[in-house]
Amino acid sequence: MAGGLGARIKELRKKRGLTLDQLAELTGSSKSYIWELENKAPPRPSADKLSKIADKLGVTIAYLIDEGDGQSEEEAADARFYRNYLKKDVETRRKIQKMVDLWDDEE
Amino acid sequence: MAGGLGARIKELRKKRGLTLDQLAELTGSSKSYIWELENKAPPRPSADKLSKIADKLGVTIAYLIDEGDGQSEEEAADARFYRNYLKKDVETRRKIQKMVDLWDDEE
DNA sequence: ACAAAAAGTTCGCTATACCGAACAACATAA
DNA sequence: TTATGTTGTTCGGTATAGCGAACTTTTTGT
Repeated sequence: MAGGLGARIKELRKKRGLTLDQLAELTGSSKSYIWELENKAPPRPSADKLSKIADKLGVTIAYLIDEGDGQSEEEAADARFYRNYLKKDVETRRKIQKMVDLWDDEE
Repeated sequence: MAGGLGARIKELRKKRGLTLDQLAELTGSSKSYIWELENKAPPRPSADKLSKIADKLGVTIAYLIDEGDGQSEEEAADARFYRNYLKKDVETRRKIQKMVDLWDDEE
């Protein structure tokens, strides 16, 4: 059911506290198109657009397209983490990156 | 660049010993369109089509379109970071999550 | 060799993805 | 009140996704 796609995008966008304009800006789309994706009868967005949208919302394309039943609790936690991470400014993200990269050396 | 998507589809299709007609049939596409995807300059296939194609070829959409060419340096760094993060085991991820969640970057 | 079938290629057309810009609805404030 | 935003909605236009069918090239059989 493709209606689910719009509902999911809208739900995730609001959860993240983003406006249509903001998500549009983040994903290189127009806000009118984001609105259409959320509210109009199921279109067939390009993989390109949907990829960027899924990316910024911290979920996979598959989650948006399919019934969303593919995501486990763990994956949801990771997605939430990433969403949170993306909210931080560039310098903070760089610091986090370095920190996590250093984690590697110990294993 | 975007030729990568076509190249990957073609490579995988041949590896599976499928003809254009067969892959088209399997994915509900026309063989002319599959051919265009493989050989023409960068189109923007719908997530719907690409999902079916990826499915039948046994790979993810991300694998087919992932090549970081449309991304900024910054976005690529974030994506790389997240991929890296996902490779770690659950316990490590949980620790990182806590640390980043507690990171206070308000000013 | 010479068909006939299968694979790949090209082309014209229709439907729609996607945009920009105007518009409406709501708030906040002076 | 009037102004100044901030969000969401609608609409007309343009570019192109994706198809069917004709066409060309390669493969297969006899």
